[in-house]
Amino acid sequence: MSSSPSPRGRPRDPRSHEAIVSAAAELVAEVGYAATSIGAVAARAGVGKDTVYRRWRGKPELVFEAVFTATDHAPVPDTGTLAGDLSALLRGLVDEFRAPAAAAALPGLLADFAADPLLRARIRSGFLAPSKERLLVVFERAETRGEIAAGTPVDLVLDTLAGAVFFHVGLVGEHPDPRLAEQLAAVMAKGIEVR
Amino acid sequence: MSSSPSPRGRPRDPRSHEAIVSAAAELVAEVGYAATSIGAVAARAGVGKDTVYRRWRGKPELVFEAVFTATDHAPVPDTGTLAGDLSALLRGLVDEFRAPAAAAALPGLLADFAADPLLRARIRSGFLAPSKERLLVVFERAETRGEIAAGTPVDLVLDTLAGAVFFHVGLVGEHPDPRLAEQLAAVMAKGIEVR
Amino acid sequence: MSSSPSPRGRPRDPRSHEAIVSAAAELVAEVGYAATSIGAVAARAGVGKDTVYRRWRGKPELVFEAVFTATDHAPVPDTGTLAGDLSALLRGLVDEFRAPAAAAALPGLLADFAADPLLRARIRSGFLAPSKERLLVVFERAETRGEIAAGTPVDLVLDTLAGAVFFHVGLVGEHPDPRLAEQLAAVMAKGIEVR
Amino acid sequence: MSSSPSPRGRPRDPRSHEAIVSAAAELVAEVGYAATSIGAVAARAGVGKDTVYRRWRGKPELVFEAVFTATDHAPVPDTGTLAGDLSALLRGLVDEFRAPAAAAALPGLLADFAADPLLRARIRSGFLAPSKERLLVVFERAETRGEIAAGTPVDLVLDTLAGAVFFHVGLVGEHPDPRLAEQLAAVMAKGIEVR
DNA sequence: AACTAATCGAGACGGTACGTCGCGTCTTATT
DNA sequence: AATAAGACGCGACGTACCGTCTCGATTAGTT
Repeated sequence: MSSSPSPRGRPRDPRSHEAIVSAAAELVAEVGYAATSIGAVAARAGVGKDTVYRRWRGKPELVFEAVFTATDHAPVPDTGTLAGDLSALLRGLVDEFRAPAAAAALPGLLADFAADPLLRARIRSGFLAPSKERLLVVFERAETRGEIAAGTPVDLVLDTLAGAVFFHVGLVGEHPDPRLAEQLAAVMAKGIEVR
Repeated sequence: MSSSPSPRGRPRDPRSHEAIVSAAAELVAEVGYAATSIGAVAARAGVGKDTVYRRWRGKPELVFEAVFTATDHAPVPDTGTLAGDLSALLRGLVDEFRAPAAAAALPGLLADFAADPLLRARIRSGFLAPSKERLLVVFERAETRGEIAAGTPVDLVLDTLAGAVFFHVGLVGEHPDPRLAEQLAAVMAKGIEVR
Repeated sequence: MSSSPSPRGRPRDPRSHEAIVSAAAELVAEVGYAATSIGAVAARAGVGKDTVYRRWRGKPELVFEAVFTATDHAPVPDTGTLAGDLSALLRGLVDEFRAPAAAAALPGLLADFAADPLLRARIRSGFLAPSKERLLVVFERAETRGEIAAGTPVDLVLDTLAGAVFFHVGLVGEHPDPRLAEQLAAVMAKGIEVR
Repeated sequence: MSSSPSPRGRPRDPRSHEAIVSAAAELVAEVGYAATSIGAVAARAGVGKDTVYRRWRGKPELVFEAVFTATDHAPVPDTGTLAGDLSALLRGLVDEFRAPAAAAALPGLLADFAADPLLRARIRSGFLAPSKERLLVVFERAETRGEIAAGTPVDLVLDTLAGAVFFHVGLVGEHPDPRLAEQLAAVMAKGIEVR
């Protein structure tokens, strides 16, 4: 049960980790996901390629960490209505996806994750997990208020909302409609409410 | 009004076109989008690389044509209710995306289209155009029946539905839930109905 | 015994021949032998590639004709001495090789001729034949005058002189020594004279 | 005075160098200079193309090193007469040029060197330098013996001899006359002797 | 203090794919 | 039959990344 078996040899320099992640995020924002190569990231970070491969299995994992580290510390919205909560939740999701590096990375990242059987399983847990947790709380409250029935399919709703946001932010729009979150929340809330 | 002023020189062999498209579709289904190279497609088609590049600007354009040629000849559904029509529409979309080559190609294809400014503009017109036309007819009828208000945002609905299907078929599920189309249609119909 | 068996169909346009040869000579002088392609020659001549291939087997033959057409119409030198005659002969050879297109074409041309078994045999007859005929006359007169012995090896002398000129003009010098012809003639004359 | 300040990174594998040079020499001898491609050399050497391009700028440089590495270790001939020394020198030159790989490479190699301004300057220093040094010694002795005058033009003699040998071995003859060296030496010696 | 061992920057390594170019042949409609 | 245009199968080009490896040099903990 020892978490540190015995760290012999020179320990990894935490500054390298930081420098690589920063370089990756910058490069993705500047030249896009496809044109971001491990070699270029290492060069910009002032680091050897091995130092990258020692920490990440490949570009998808590295870029994912570099771009989606914004662990949501905002409290779960509690506006009193399902529509309001969904709207707030979606606004957060849109903001996260709209960040320069994120928007540039999303499509390529999802493609690489989908192509690799090992990564494929992590799409839900990796990309959507934080949102799902928050959505569960929102659903719980809505259920308590009697707005939705028990057993409302969380994953279906989440995929739908995420898909819509992905289509708008990642694929189509340079400047996604600011009312997107609100409209989408209204439709979805109405769609799943009991009455 | 003459579309062909006078095609000088040897005309392009339509059999090459056909062979290339077939080879591309096969390869994508067999080895995936990323591992499908122009050179390999040309070799399988028994064709020089130039003959491919003469007709398509690159892999994204070629694979798109090879995989999404299924011009929807099915009639626009007319079940009498919005939910029914949407359900039928979605079933078609799911079936189209679930085809081996399409499912294998979708994520990478969308990523490449999104990365190229020239192609980016064609995502909506290319991938979603047929569905949009059909959805418009469905909306028109629903409006006539008084189910939905005039001015219901078609693109929002379309992106939402397509995004949900894409997430399920392209990214997550090996075997997408057969009830996906129906559930999604029910929620969406309820979400946009007037009452 | 008929030289024209029966020229049926459209006769070849002699203007094409002229245009191709000119284009080839220009291109060789401008971009060099290696960078001169049949396609570029045809394009500059305003002619299809087949029209070139119908008249020449390939680039070496075409360029050879385009560059070494200067059929020597000058009379065989007759200065009264072997050294004088050789000097005059060499001056002609140097001038022929020093022409822009010729100097640019020579090394590559010789290489292509040497590489092809069919052309290899024509190096002597093609490049050196005119010079050899003139040299034979010069030798005949020198023999009559008693300067050289009968049976002096013409080919050896010719190869030696041509090789020297080729090395200077084709390979080494931008501006070959103007006294080259004279010096070479003096040494060679002395080397083969009887006393 | 340190020639190697500190060679960082993984050093180049000398076995790769050796394998590439051998493969190049073999290929040139087997299929000729023109048909020898960098890719084929790399493949036969069991090496990536980059490993070749990292060491040589292109085919001419590579083949030159592969074919003309025979650093002349034979002593400068000293037969007591100019004609004898020249004959021995020429025999060496003929033997060097007549080697399978050398004979096959020479014309194309000279053409490529002549076509490239950077390489053009190296023709004399690269191909003829060893011979020139030896010829200088021979001339020095002949001068001491009073056979030739001071200031006899070495380059002219060298170009002439090399040109003659090149014409015979590289361009014309499959089996060059075995007496070529002797005859040529006799003529040239006589041509430059003082009397 | 000497030893062991993992990490570091650098860059070489065997591969694979890229997109372009030239080859010499062919297939059009036109002359 | 020859022509201009240009498509065709082929194969080489030189470059870019891939992920691994091999250097000498650090930088720790263990003897």
